[in-house]
Amino acid sequence: MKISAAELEVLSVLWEQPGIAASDVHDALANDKDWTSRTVKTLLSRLVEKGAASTQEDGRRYLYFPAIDEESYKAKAAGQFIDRVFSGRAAPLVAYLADSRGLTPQDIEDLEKLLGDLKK
Amino acid sequence: MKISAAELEVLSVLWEQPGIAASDVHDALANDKDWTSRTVKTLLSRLVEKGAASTQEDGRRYLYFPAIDEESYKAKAAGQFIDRVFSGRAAPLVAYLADSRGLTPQDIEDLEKLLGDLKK
DNA sequence: ATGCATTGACCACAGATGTAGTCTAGACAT
DNA sequence: ATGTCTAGACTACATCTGTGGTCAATGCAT
Repeated sequence: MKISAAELEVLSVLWEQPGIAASDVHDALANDKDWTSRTVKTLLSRLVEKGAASTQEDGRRYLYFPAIDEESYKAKAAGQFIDRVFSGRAAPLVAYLADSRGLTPQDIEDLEKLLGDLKK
Repeated sequence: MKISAAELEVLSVLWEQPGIAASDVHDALANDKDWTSRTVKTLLSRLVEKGAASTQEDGRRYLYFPAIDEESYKAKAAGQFIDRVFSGRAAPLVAYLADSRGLTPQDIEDLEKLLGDLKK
């Protein structure tokens, strides 16, 4: 169930707009990615192969749906990343972020709220 | 400067014990990784090729040193990960972590302290 | 009705990655 | 001094990834 960076871009489009056609995925990515429609279709196929997306026939074409849940995917990815790079400790990660890119005041506020909730 | 997961394991050993021989790296990883010494040597070579490690001759063998800084590597990796998976927002990442693996009380305390410092 | 544009199926291909094997020269034990 | 063990150099190879091409079928515009 390993999803590559390029595949994740495509999957993210499906999370935002479940049930769209390949060409619409291509359009949705046109701003960020200079991919041809074939490249997008290959990535969609690979997502389907991997079980991360599913299709539904719609006449001559397919509509694509995400087949894995966004929340749980991201939670797992975050856990794996932290294990891989930060030996499983979350706090150092946030410290690095603060250092390297500066958390926005919004981030800080969000985090404080989150921590407040967690303590209960 | 892309470092793969396997290479990072090896590089981490160099961060902990700079200046050790290939066989010592192999030993250091023996608990976690079922790699042969040749595999470890390949990974070390690739790190050297990539400029992430350097060598120093020591008689018939080499001693290996990290050539990139741990702090800055991790900070950059964290930034890239957040961009890739969380559209650049750090707070949601922490929220996912809290959800999926439960931050330890220690984590929460660390984070609160960190946020306190950041606000100044 | 007929040629064109679009779609999915299948194919390509180089570079990265995980995981090693072989070969050779020197260090060491006996 | 001779066979053995070790270290590095070079080689291998299947898979994954990024990126895209070819082709045949089919729906749509005229």
